[in-house]
Amino acid sequence: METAMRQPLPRLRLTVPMPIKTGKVAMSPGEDGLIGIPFPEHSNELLSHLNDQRRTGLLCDLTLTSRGARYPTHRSVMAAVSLYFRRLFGAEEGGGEGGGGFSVCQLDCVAPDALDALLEFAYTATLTIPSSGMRDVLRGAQLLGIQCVADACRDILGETAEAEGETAEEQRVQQAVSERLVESAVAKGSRRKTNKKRLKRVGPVHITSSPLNPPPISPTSHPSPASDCLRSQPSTQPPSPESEELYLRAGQNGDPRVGREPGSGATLNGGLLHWAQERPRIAHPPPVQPLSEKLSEEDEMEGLGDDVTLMGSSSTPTSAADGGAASSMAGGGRKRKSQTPQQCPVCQKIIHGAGKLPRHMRTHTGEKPFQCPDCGVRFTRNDKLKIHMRKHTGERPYPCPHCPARFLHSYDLKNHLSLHSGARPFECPLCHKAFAREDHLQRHRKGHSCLELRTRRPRRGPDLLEDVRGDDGRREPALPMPAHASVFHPRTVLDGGVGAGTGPPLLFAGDIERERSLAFHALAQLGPQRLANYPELFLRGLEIRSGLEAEGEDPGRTCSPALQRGRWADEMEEEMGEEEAEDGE
DNA sequence: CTGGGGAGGGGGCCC
DNA sequence: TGGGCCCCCTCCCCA
Repeated sequence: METAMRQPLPRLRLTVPMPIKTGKVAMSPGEDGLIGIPFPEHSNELLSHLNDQRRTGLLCDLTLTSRGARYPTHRSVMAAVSLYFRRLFGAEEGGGEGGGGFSVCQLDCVAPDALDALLEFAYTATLTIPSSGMRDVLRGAQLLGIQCVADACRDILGETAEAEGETAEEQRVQQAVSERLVESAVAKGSRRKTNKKRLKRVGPVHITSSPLNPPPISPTSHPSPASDCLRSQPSTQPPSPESEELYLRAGQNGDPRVGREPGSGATLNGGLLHWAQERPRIAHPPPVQPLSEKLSEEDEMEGLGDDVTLMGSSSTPTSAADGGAASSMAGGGRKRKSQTPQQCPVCQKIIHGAGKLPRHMRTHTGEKPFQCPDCGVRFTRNDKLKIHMRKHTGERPYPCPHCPARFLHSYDLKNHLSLHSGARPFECPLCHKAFAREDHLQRHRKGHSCLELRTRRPRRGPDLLEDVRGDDGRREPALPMPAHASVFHPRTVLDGGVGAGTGPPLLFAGDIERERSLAFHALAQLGPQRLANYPELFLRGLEIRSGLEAEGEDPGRTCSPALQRGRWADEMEEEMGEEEAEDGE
C-alpha cells in the first residue's frame, strides 16, 4: 500500500493491512480450467486515486470540521471506514433521496490532528500519528467507530480496553451508539422514512462480528440518552460523536445486551464482516469473487432471513419457511427449517431451492466464474458451461428418434419433435395462427401481425377468431388497440366488468361481455402451466364465469388448471356457437 | 416474418 | 444444507 506521508519524522506510522481481496481464483470446487483473474492492486490503486481526489478536493461531498480546521472528504469513503458515518449515511440515504444529507460535519470532539490522521488512514490504510497524539487518535477512532485503529492504538499504548477503562460492554455499546445516533438523526432530520422496516433492516448489519452470533435486541427497544441529547440539536446538524460519548458513558451502566462481540475479532475482520453483510444490499456489488466465497451461506441467511420477513413475502406460499428462518435468526430457540426459499436482497425475488441464492446473486453481480477452457467464454453457472462444452466436444446427447438429428439441449429436441409430429400446440388466441414453439407464439403476440388481424373484425368476438384466417378483406377497425391488450391483460377487462364501480372507465363499456368472452378464450388458450402462473387471474376468471362473488368458494374448482381450461374451452365453444347464432339472425 | 440455435435464468430432484 | 444435474421457459440473434 502506498503510503502518503505528509509529515515525516516524529510520527509513528502504523500500516494496517487493509482487507485486500485475495488473489484467490474464483473457481468452483472441482472445476478444472476455470480462471478467476484477480487484481490485487486494484484496491490499492482505487484508494490512492480517492486520496488524490481528497487532496485536490475533487468530488468531495462531505467536509469534516474540527475546531476550525476543515477536511474535505468523500461520504462513501467515510461510510466505508467509520461505523459512525456508515450508520449516519446509511440511515439517511435509506430515505431514498440519495443526494441530500450532511455536507458539513462538525467533529469538534475529535482533535484536528487526530481527525487528520484518521482521514489519512481512511485513504491510505496507513495511520500516521504523532506519538503524543495517540490518545487523541484512539479517542477519535472510538468515537467514529473505527475499531481497527482503536485496537491498534491500544496495542501501542500497551493498554487493553479494560485497562483503559473501556470494557467489553463499552465496546459493544459503542456499536449500538452509532446506530442510535444515526437513527435519531434520521428520525429528527427527516421523518419521511423512519419506519420500523428501515430500522430493522439496518439492524443486522452491525450486530455482530460473527454471523453466527445471535443478533442483539432491536435498538429501538432501548431508550437512548444519546438520542435525547440529539434532540436538542438543530435538525440540520449531524449527530455529534460527543453525544455518542455521552451515551457511551451511559452505556457503562446501560443495557449490557446491546452491541456486538468485542475483542480480537473486532479488528479488520470485524470490518470485513460488516462490509460483507452490507454487500447484498448494494444494487450491484463489484464482481470480484463468487459471492459464495465472500459470504458464507450463514452470512446470507442472516441478512436475508430478516429481509424476507420485512419484505412481506408472506404473500408467497412459502412464507412459513421464511418465517422459520427469520424466527431462528431472532435468536429464538426454534430450529431453523429449510432455508428455502430465500429472497434476493437486490431484486426481492423469491428464490426457491436450497443453495440457489448464490447462483441467483451472480445474475446481479455479473460474475462469471466458469470459463470455457477452449474459447474463453465465461458463464455464471457450471451447468451452463457444461452444456456449452458440448459445442467443443461435439456431444449432442439428445438424439431425435425419428431422424439423425441430435441436439445440445433437451428443449431443442422437444421443439424438434414437434416438427416431426407436425404439432403446433401453441396457437394464437386471436388469429389462431399456430406455432410449434411457445416463444415463437409469444413473439408473434408481441408483434403487430396478430394485432392487424385482430382489428379487422372489430365488434365480433369469438367468431372473429373463426373468420380471420384466410380473410383478406379489410374492414374498418372498430376495436382500438387496447382491445388487443385487454386480451392479454384480462384482469383489466375482468375487473372492470365486475367491479364496475371503481377504477378507470372501461374502454368497451358497451361490449363487456364480448370482451370477457375474448378474454376467456385467451385464457382457455393458455396452457395449464400459464394459468398456474396467474392464480389470481385464474380465480378471478372463475369468479366471473360462475357469477360468484366469493373467490374462495369451491376452491376445488381451482385446483386443476388443466381441468378448468378444458371447462372453459368447452364453455367457450358453446358461447361462440350462441353468439354466432345471434349474429346470424 | 418465421424457424432454428444458443444462452440466461429458475425450479425440482438427488446426493 | 449446499451444490450438481437436469428440465423448462424465455429471450436474443441469425439466416
